[in-house]
Amino acid sequence: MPSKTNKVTLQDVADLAGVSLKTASNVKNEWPYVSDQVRARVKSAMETLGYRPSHIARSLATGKSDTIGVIVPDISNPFFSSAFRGCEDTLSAQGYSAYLCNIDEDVEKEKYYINLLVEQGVDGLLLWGSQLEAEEIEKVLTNAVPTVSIDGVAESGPANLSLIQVENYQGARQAVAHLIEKGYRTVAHIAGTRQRLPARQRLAAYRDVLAENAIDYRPELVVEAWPSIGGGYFAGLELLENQKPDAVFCYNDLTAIGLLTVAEERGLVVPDDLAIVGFDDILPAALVSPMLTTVSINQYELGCFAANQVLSQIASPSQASRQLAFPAELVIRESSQKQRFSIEERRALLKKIASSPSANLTARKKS
Amino acid sequence: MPSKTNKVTLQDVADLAGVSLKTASNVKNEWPYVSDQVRARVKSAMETLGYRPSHIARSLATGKSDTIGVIVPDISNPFFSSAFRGCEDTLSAQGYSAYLCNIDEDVEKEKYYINLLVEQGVDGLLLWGSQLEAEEIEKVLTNAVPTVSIDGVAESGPANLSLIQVENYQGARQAVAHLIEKGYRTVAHIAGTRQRLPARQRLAAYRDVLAENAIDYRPELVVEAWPSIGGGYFAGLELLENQKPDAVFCYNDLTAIGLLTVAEERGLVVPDDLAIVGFDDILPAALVSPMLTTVSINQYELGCFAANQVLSQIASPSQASRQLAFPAELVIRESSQKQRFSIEERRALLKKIASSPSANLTARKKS
DNA sequence: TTGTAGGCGTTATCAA
DNA sequence: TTGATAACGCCTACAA
Repeated sequence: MPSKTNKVTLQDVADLAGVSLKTASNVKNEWPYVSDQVRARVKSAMETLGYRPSHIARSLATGKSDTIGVIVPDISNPFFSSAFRGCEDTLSAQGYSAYLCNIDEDVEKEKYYINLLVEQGVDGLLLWGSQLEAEEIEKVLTNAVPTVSIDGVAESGPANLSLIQVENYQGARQAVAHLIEKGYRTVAHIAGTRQRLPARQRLAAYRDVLAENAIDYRPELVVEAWPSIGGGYFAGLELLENQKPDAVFCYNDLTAIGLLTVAEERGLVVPDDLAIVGFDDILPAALVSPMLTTVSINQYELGCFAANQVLSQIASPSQASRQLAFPAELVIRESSQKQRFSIEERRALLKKIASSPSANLTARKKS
Repeated sequence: MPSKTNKVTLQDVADLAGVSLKTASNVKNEWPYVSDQVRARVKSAMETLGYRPSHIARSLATGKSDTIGVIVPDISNPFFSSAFRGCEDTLSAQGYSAYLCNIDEDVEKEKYYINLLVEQGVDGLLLWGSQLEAEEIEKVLTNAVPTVSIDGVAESGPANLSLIQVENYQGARQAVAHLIEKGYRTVAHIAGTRQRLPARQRLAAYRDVLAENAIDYRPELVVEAWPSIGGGYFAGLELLENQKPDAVFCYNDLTAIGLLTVAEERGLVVPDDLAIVGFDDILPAALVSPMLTTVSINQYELGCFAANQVLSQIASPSQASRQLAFPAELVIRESSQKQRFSIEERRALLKKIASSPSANLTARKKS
C-alpha cells in the first residue's frame, strides 16, 4: 500500500545517485562534510525524481514538528485576527507553521483542541482567553508542550507554561474614571461572560472606580453579554428597556458597536444621551460614528509578543513559568464626550488610522 | 535520545496490560473484536500511564494526517477571517485540523507555503486568491494533494484541483449599473492589484458596463490599490487630487472605507458629492456612516463550501477538477443613493446585522 | 480474538 | 567523508 502523497523517498534519491541513504540525507540537511561532487550528484537526483521530503517522517525521527498550535475564541473577531496575524508573522519567520483553532466560549472544545494539538505533536501552544483553571490546565498539559496563555483564567500551572496578562484592570479603570470625570453618573456595564478572566477584571475595575467615587453599585446596571456585536445588541436592548443609564462601559468594542446600534434604533444621541466606551480598539471602532472611545491594545504586537515567548520557551525551557504584562490604554474619541471632534481632529485621526500598520498591512511593501 | 514529547508508547501500555502491541492498538482504535476484559485492562493501563497517541507516527504509517492547509492573503482582512471560520468549523466537524498561512500579495510566499504544507503532509489544500498561473500551480502541486482554489488566477490545473469562482463579474456589473442608473456619470474605479483575478474581473465589468452605456472609458479614472483601508486611502488621495468623479466603484469594502475617509477629510458629502460602492460586504461595511452599498458575498458560507469541496475530493478523487460558482449580489445602502435611509429602514437594517450569524457567531448557543 | 513481522521516510550511532 | 543498522511510534497483513 503506497503512501498517499510522496512516492519518491530519500532512498530512491540515494539509489539514483549511487550513494547511501545517509549521504543523501546529509546532502538534504546541508551537512558540510560532503564532497561537492557527491552533493551535486545527489541534488540532481532529487531534481529529476521530484523528491519531496516528508516532514512527518522527519518529525517522528527528531521529535520536533516545527509546528505551533494556536487556540483562539473566534478568529472572526477582529481582535484575534489581528493578534493571530502577529503570531503567524513571527512564527513563520522562524520556520514554524501554525494551526488555528476556534473554541468560542466552550471549555470542552478547548480541552479537546489542546489534546488534539498535543497529540498532533506541536512544539508549542498559544492559548488565547483560556477558561481552564490551574488544575485543569495542569492535567491537560502534563509535562507536554511549552505553552503561553494570554488572558487566561489560570494564575499558575505546570512549569512549561507562561502567562501573559493584558492590563485589563488598569485599562478599565481609566475608562470608567474617564466617564465619571466627564460628568456621567449612571454608568452601566455590559460585561463579558464571567468565565473569562478579562471580563472579571474589567468588571472589578468598574466596581472599584464606582466605589472610589462614592457611587452606589447597582447590579441591575450590569448585563452580561457574548463578546460580539450581536451580544452587545441584545444586552443593550435589555439594559435600555428597564434602565436609564447615561453612560455604558462595554466589555469590548464589538459589544459597544452592538449597543451603538440599539441607541440609534431608540433615537438616542451618542454621547449626548448616552456615552459609550469600548475595549480593544479594533479597526471598526474608529470607523463607526461617533468614533468609539476605547481602551486600546496593540493586537498585532501582542500576537508577536506571545509568539516570541513560546519560541524562546522552546529554545530554552528556563524561559518558561514567566508572568508577563501587556499594556492597555484609554483612547478618548467621540462616543464619550459631549463635544464632537472638529473636522481637523477627525481628519487627523482618520489619516492616522488609514496609515496604521494594521489598516495597511499588505501595503508595506509598496511604500 | 527520548522523543521530545511523549515518553509512553503503545508498547508500554501493552506491556503494562500484559497484552501484545497489536491488541493495545486495537483497543485504541475501537476495533470491535476485543474482549471486554482485555479492553478494560488496556484502557486502564493507558489511563495510569497517561498515554498520548502520537498522531505523527500514525500519519507516517497510514499516509493520512487529518490536516488541511489553508492559505489566505491576509487573515486580518475580515473577509478572510469570516471565510476561514467557515472552513475551520466544517473541517473540525470532520475531525480535521487546519493550518493557516498568510501570503499577502506575494507569489513567492505562496509557492513557499504550498510546498511547505505539502511536505508537512496535509491531506488537502485550500488556496484563497492564488496568484499562480496554471502551469506554475501544476508544477508545485504535481500529483500531490487534493486542492481547491477560490478566486485564483489559474483557469485549469492538475486533476486534483477544483476551482471555485465567486461571481465577481456579475456582481461588479450590478454595482456599476446601479451607479449609472442613479444618475452618476463620472464613475471612477479603485481597482485591486492586477495580479489577482477578482481585480481583473471587477475591472472588466466596470469597463463593459461603461461601454454599454455609451460612457467613455477614461484610464485616469482607474487607480490601482492594495486591498486594505490604507490602500483605499492613498488611492483615494491620488484620485481626488486630479479628477472630479461623482462616483467610485471600489475593489472591496476595505478600499471603500479608505476612500470614505478621504472624502470626509476633503469635506465631500457621501453620496451627494461622491457616491461609493464597495465589494464583499464585510461587517464594518454596514457600520460606517453612510452605510456602504456593496456587493455581498456570504463569506462564512463560502468558507464552508470550499472546505466541503476539499473534503469530498479527499473522500473520492473523482470529485476533483470541478468548476464551481459562488454568488455575489448587490446590496444597496446609503453610500450610493441621494436619499438617506429613514430611521425605520436604518433600524431594520441594523437589527438585521446585529442578529446575523456572522455578527453573532458566539451567541448561537445562548439563544 | 490475539500475536508476530515488516514497513512508513528520516535521522542518529557508530564503524569503516 | 561515507555506509550499514537501529531507532521513532504506529499500522497492516498474515498467522496462530
